[in-house]
Amino acid sequence: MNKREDLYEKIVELAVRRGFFWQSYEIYGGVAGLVDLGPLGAVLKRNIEEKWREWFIIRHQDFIVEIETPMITPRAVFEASGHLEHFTDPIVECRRCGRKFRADHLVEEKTGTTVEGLKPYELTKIIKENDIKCPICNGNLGEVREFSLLFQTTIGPYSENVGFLRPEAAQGMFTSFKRVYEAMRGKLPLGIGQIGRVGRNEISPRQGVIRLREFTIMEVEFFFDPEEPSCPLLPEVENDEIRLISGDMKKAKTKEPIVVTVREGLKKKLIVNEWLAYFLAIGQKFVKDLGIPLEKQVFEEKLPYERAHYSTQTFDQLVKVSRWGWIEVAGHSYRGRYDLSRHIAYSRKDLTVYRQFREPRLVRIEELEVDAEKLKEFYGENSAKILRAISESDKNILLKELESKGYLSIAGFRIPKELFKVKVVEREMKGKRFIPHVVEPSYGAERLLYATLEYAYTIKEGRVILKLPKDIAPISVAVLPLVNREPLVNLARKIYDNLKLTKLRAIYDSSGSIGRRYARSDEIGIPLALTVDYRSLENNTVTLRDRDTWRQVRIKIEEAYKKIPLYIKGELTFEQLGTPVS
RNA sequence: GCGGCCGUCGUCUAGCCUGGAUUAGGACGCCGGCCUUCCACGCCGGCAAUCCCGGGUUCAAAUCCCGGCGGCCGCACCA
Repeated sequence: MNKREDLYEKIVELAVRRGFFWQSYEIYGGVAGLVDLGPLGAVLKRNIEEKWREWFIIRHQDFIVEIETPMITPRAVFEASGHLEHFTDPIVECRRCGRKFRADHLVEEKTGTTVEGLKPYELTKIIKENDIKCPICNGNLGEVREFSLLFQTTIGPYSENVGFLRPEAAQGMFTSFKRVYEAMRGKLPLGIGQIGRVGRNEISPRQGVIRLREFTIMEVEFFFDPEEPSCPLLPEVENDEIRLISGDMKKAKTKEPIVVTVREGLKKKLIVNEWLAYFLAIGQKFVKDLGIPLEKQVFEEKLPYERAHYSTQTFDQLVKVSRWGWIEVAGHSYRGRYDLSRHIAYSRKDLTVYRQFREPRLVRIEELEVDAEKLKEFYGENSAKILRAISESDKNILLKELESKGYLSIAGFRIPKELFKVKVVEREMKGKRFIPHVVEPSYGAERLLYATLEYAYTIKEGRVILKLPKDIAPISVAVLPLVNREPLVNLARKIYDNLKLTKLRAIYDSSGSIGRRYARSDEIGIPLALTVDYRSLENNTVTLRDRDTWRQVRIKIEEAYKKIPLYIKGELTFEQLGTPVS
């Protein structure tokens, strides 16, 4: 056990003892991958969320908005999103030694054929036919089972209606995209953000708060016109330096990141999209505001086989922590048109958006035309019904279906493609419909919470000081009578009551010596200690003590109510609070 | 899930190997009181552990055995 590992243990110990977080349901033995946030942890997390809002929502509020959608999600959504298919692994267990293997990997290895998309019973059959044994102990293998990382439940009293807990918040933003788009009066680009809980039924979560079965995601789905992919805000960040490990560098086993400006990263085609690059820059500022320096952050591109099924480029935003090295606190994905186009195909709803051209353009388009005469011939009196159904449907979707299947199932009939004609015509178009592309920055709140604590954790003269950023610290000020005695106590209580009215989070502490109370307050990261002493009674002043330097200034009580909130927001320096105490 | 190590007051730990004299001890913490004019002061008193849960062996189990749950490490897994 080296020093670095100790740091994790010390933080967990502090977290449990002082009320940041601990294992859930521990009186029943606990459950791996579930944690409770205590009184301090809950506020700390809220402050981190609020900081995220500042960076991602509030500064872009004219085109990025926040919504809330449910955790419980019907099956159809995850069929469309691909999660049911891709979030599942076929697992087979050895009957002798109990070891578990990926059934598809095993079969592919032994037979040399690809078995992608095969059902569990098909894989079981192949294993039996080829007499595939346990690669470790050569024992017989059992039935292939699906292991899904999705938590499953039923919606309502009928067990047929299967629902899942979302493993990411994104799908709620895609399925309600059209509503938000309309509410935002049909403008692109449009960002839809959400902070919400998600569930992933991890096989073996360890690493405490780092890998959870239920956690909070903070993400933005940012929709834009792929023909207008440039980011007008780029100049604000284009000279920011980011530390980056590209896919090519990873293939070449380079572990040291290169430092490039955002502009260079785009120019060298390391980053495929300007918005993606923009959010990398915003993201590192956000994480820096939590007290994690830039040199402890890095963006690592995921290789194709490491990427999620929906992504064409993904950067993990990594932060260095003591015990596990670089951990992922965010994924920045270019999801392209994948999600919306899947939802269009599966729901048959039009989720495209319309953009008017400045000048009308001549565009060659394919048009679907029905042979009404033949339709009448084949379907008789049903043809009217069919025609109506066709005219009510989106022609482009029908055209796609016709092309892929060779027929159209509509109004309860199966219409062969011979009854349709596809005409290519030139048309003057005033605009076009298209599927927006999506860039997604997605943060894990609990991991950020842990990393924030770790970077705040310092030891001074043998005492723990949590140097949390002032606006992130769960409690802003501690009010302390120098000694636990009247009339100091009375005045201190009055000041405490008044501070609460300023909506600051404050505590009052009179137990033990003043030194002990300073130490207690440092340990949970309270940036300021306000001490009422005997001079306070004479001239209505108090001392303020800085957590990090232990320096003190003296300030008029009335001014303290105004200046302390400003100091917490970072608008005043400590020295500006009052006159130094020698 | 597999293998290794581990699980005692809120926290850190002594005791476990070599079952019984410990009412399961200590330190820190916390609470109350005294003291105290600025960095975990001191004193007094108190709170706090059916020794993770369940079963077994035994006259007797924190201690030995089995199972479960949980933690850490390694393997696998991590869209």
